[in-house]
Amino acid sequence: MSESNKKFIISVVPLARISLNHDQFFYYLYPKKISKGSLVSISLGKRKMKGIVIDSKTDFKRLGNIRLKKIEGLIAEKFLNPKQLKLAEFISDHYLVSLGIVLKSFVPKKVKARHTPYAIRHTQHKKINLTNEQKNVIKQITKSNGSKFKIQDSKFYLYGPASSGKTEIYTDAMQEILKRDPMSQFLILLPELTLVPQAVEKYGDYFKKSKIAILTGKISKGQFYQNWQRIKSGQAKIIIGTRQAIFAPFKKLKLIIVDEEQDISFKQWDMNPRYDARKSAEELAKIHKAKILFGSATPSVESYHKALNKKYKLLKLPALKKLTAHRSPLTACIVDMRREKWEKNHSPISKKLEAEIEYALKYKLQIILFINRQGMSAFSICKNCKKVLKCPQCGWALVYQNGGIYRCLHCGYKSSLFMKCPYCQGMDFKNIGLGTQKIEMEIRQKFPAAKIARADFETMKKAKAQENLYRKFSKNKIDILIGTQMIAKNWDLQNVGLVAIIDADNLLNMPDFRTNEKAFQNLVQVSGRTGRWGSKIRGKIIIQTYAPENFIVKTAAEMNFEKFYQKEIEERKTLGYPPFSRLIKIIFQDKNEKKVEKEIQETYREISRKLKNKKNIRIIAPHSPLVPKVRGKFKRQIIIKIKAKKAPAELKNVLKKLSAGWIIDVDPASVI
DNA sequence: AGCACGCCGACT
DNA sequence: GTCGGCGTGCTC
Repeated sequence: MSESNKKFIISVVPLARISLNHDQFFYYLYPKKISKGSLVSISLGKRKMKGIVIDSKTDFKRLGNIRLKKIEGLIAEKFLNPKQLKLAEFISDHYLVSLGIVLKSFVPKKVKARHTPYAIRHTQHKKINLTNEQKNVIKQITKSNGSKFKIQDSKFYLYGPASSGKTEIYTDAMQEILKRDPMSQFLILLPELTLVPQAVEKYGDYFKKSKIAILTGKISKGQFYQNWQRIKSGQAKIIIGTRQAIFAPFKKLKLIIVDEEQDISFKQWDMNPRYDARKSAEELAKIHKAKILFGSATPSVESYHKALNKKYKLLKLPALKKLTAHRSPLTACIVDMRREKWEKNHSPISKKLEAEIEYALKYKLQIILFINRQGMSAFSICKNCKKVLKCPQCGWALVYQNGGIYRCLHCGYKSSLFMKCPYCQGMDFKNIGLGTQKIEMEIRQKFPAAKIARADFETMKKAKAQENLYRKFSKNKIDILIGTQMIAKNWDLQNVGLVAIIDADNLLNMPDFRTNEKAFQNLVQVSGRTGRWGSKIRGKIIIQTYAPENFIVKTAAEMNFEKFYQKEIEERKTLGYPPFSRLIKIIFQDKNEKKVEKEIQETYREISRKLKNKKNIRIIAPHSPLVPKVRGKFKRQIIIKIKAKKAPAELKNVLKKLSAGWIIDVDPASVI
């Protein structure tokens, strides 16, 4: 071969779904070497697409006589950096997603060179007055890593109640690290889009706006790419974003902050790659030798367990004295709704709550009524003894289904048509499920003069609806706000005098291992909408429930996370759920119900056979998920419980052979 | 994503 | 036998 027609063989990962059973690299020809991480255009079969270059070679034997195609174009050299490729490999391997789909998440939707100069606004740098506790925490976080990796210098969990000054710690730690190395970059991960504008505003008080870059799905594609480039060039130092921000091309990442760590939104569950941004961020920190700091007032059970077991350095922060010195600690008042019914009040609004609303309205204080209405998440209670119907096999709440039977959505248990209450033999049941509209009607009737607004999925569909509502509410243009979880999040409100949870029970009876945790977090979070930092108002909190003796309700009312945690961790241990196991959920779906059943049973037999001598793996038999039919497709699922740090290779190999149509969800957010 | 291929049922 | 409808799997 003469020098002039010497060709390079370029290994490329096409940005498409390739079966995990197949080699993820495809080989193309090009006259020159192309550096690793470059973005190229290729054709695969009949399709034109992009790909990421992994390697260039001059000789290649393995492929035999396959005719190699040419690379169609070199779009951008060194588009992704080697650290990004490492992270992609980790995600592909851990979450069992084809590498091409993972890399697709690393590539901005619109790759076009366009550069509008960023308007540089200098902001005055606010001075922070820190308490000794805060100073101590910052010292620990910013202490420079030794040459050897040590957990206590690298991974931190900052646990402190709302208004304990976590933001000040984040800010000061970043400033301290920047002072030492002005090229340092920081990633601030938030669970939800709606929290980003507030965060940008807050951090904008301390850092030049030109150094902040937002990375979320909401900003325009052009803006996203521009911010992406500013991160790649090192110009942007503070990167604030939702989970996808972990894919950014960091140049010199020094610290990752994962705020509101407990939030399950960090796990992408609805499409590939089904990754957890918290776990991936930990890997990202490892790759960059950066520090990582998780923060929350109500940590996830799994992370708190890790912190207590020295996998993270636990940093506890007391509530700021300013708030607590002249006030007793914030607790909620539990209202027993059984008694309410006994006293012939059939409204979903208790007498106590009605009186408190009246009081708040009189003193011009705002009111938030929280109602959790998760679609079909209804449960049933015995009309005689008022106990919740539970599955005799696994204890989750039974759900009423068409045809008059009660079903356990966890194990598939079905009641007979003539179901009897296990406690009192009663045969009359009430199916519970309240909606925001119903509450709105009630409230309008009871308080016709009040300005009332409703915030739920329906009313918040429009783009700016949530922002508008927030503005209206903070300007006191709304007296009573009725809403779902979406109003539970970090809204910083000064004039809220009353917060009420209309039906705590709805939170408590989802058939999932994380239900208790989520219920606790939700109750505490909603309660936190009153008594905010700097607010002069000592707000009241009311929790309405049919189960006032319930442990979750009681600990949440006391805002006692540690007490809640102690009991919950025992339960997880008994049932062998995370953190005492890893879970993998596999789902098969198809329009043909018979086919679904056949496929799931065959796969179940197959994986049971292949893994039968693995003592640390338990396979939960095929069953229907909470929503068994979606858009005409039937669904059945299998849960795999692994009692090991990592999924064994045998299991991975079995899962890699699953055909298209299967969904693999590693470390799922729920098992329902 | 789109196309080839192969399996199976219906009809010549 | 042969046509075609649909489902599965391959793509350097």
